Amino acid sequence: MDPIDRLLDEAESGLSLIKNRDALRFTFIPDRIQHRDNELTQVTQSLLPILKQSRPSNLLVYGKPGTGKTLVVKKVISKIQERVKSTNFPIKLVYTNSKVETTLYGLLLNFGRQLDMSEKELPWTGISISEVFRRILDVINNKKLNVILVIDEIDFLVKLVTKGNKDILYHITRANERLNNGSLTLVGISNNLTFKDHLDPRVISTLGEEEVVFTSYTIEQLRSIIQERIRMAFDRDVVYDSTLNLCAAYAGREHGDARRAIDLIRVAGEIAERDQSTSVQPDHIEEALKKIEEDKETAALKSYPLHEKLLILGVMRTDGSTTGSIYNVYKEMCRKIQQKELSYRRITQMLSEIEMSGLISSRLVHQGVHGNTKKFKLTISQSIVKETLYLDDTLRELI
DNA sequence: ATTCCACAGGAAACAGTGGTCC
DNA sequence: GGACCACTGTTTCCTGTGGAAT
Repeated sequence: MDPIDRLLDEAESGLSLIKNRDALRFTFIPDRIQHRDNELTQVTQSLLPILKQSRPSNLLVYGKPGTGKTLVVKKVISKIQERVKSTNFPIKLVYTNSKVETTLYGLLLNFGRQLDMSEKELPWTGISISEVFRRILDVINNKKLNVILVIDEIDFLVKLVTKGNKDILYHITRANERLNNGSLTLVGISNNLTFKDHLDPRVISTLGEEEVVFTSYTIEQLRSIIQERIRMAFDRDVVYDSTLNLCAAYAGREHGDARRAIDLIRVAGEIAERDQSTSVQPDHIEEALKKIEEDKETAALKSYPLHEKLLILGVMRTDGSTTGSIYNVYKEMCRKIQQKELSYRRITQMLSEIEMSGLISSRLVHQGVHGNTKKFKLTISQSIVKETLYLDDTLRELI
């Protein structure tokens, strides 16, 4: 029998522990968002003026990852939209994420597209950023739209903005002064409480008119959140209490991250299904934890371009060595596979970038007369690096 | 106290790509 | 068709670092 058919048959006839997969996604918005009553109230209050057809203040939302910031903001806005649906007062929610849109231009383009602007009105390159923004404002003005622009991970946008175009955030926050009809309200969401330090004081004064801080979940709160998701997703008594407790404990250790907790129980459930187990047990959580880590590592490794991969190999070969010796090994590998080597400066920059992803770690070492250097170490297992990079044809002969 | 090493990392400039606008 | 624009990836240039050696 065809192995694919066999797997499909098994999946069809086999035990299906998870009855509702959607409930095991963090982005699934439940009817009631648990333990966020305070934050829901505060966000609603700051957006309330829009119901009275006046412009609300710009809003900043802070909180660690997995504290439900985006869920709460989206929930409140969708409720407001529901309320005004019957009136002749269109509210448009535009959601963008600065981590996904890696350039300012891309972010504005995404904004425009969500306002139904065509490629003709907003080409994907060729016009200046201020022109793009002017065209967007024109649309808001002409259609008399009340736009709530949600920028998730706004700290990344601030980084983009500080590179050049310093004024664009200022223009966004002051857009209403240029609008005769409609309005533009900015809701910024950030994981980083200190990002405002890098902003122009004029921007801070308008952007931070209202602020809501999301506290991290306690282990007890995480436990009840997971419990509710389990109730929605599984049959009764399928998930052990001890499994639930372990899951909450692991996620609590990661600064109260509910996203991680829900991921963990989902993957554990999938592993249990594959094992043909009739219940989800603590062992499955342990296994899920390992699998999530490994998946993250191989995905990161695969996503790197050639020279980054070469550097990771270099770090692996010279484990615990300095930038200088990693560069030498890297150059040698470039020669072997007939690639042009990059400059030393670029390599130090790349090593720092890779370090940010957590695949390697470094330590600054002061060696006196032998100067200062960084020593790099691989933080993941060598076998994962070898197995993953072996899939890359260009690198195979180096492994 | 001063010098020196071997880098780290910021700033600016440049090359190249792929586009618009007039 | 040429001026202009955004963006990425890179190079070049430069200043800063901190403990050992002198």
